[in-house]
Amino acid sequence: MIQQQNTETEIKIIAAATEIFLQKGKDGARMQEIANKAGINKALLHYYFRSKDKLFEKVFYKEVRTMLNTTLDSVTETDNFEKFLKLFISNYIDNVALRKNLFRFIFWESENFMKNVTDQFSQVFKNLGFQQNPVISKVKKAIADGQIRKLDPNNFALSLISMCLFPIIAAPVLSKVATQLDVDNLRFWKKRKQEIFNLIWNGIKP
Amino acid sequence: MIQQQNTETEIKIIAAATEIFLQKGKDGARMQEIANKAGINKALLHYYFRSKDKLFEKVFYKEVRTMLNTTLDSVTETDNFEKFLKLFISNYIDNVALRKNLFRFIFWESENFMKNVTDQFSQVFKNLGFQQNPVISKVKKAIADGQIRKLDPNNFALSLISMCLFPIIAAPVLSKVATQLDVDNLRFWKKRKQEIFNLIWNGIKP
DNA sequence: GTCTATACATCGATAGAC
DNA sequence: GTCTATCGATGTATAGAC
Repeated sequence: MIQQQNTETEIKIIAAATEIFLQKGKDGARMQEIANKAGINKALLHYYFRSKDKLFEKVFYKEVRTMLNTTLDSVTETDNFEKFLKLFISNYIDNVALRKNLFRFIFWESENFMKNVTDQFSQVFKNLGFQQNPVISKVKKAIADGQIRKLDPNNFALSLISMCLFPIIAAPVLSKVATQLDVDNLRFWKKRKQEIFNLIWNGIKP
Repeated sequence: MIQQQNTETEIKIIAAATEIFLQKGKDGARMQEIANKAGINKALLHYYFRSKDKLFEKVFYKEVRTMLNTTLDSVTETDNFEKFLKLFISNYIDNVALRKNLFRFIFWESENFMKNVTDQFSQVFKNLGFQQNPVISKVKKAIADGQIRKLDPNNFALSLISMCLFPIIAAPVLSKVATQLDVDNLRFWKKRKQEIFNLIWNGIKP
């Protein structure tokens, strides 16, 4: 497939559409608002992208790719699993925090949207090499090396990502429901990283 | 405040509105569709609830209360922390799974919606007694009893909830991105419960 | 309280000039 | 490619009969 040259206007539109869609969702987004933010008018939007659906699809696919790459970007090359784990927790939390709207958006829209595009999606995911999730590979190797005890690598990776990702998505709720956490404070996240590592590494046995 | 008697029609409307809002969000929901599902017409909808905003507000508040109570409902009374933990993980996953749309909905709508109602919200949360979150109380007691090692109760509770809740919200994505997990299969969740407990209890040290 | 009919606003999309 | 102007559809909300 030949990668088409993107015009400057096209880039501005995508950037504006991404921002609006991630904040308000597909239904809440307004073509007028996207046009305004891109510094153009509605007619030009439809000239470049036939419809709102098509524009959304472009943005959604691009952002899914970004979401998956966020995991890859957080992996540091090292054979010391303890070191890898500490760095991954820190990097992943930082990377996700920079894109909190993206993750909220994906988990919200995914169900309604995917129903019609299941097939293409599986393709996209496989093409990105998520099947060989690097976190899971690291875990398998660490078990083989005897660096950690035997456990299910898939569930471990899921737990690890859950503990890092969920608090960021839930932050708006947590700041109201669990004020003692002080999730708006940077110090919370510094401590959070340590606590995640400690729990994973040591468990809670006395 | 006097609790008003809810008419049968009012109950039908709230039930219909809840279902539609949770599935499609505030912007995606259509008053016509809510009316249809409630077996009435649009005019009557506005007769009972002045506007879509007011109807949404009613539903949102009610569902937030349900969300918080889900945590309370999952707590079993026992002084054995190991037993408590096993039961909580199982109950909480089951309870959240029954309301997966609710949790997706809350984390999505919370940010945009809460901006205008911050004050009232804090009130609601406090009134529900979430400040004395029973999970955190249990953890504190278990530490005092020497049943578990010393750790930060708030972060522990957050990690516990993250590991149970996040996979359920993320299931639509995971079923595409991590097919090996087989999240649509009941056996996955049975194993998931065990793996969460094992990780928390034992850590990963060899 | 419940309905039909309709007003009024807004949004996505297009026509047509430049 | 970019604009103004506008169409047609749809959505929220209301008027008014029963």
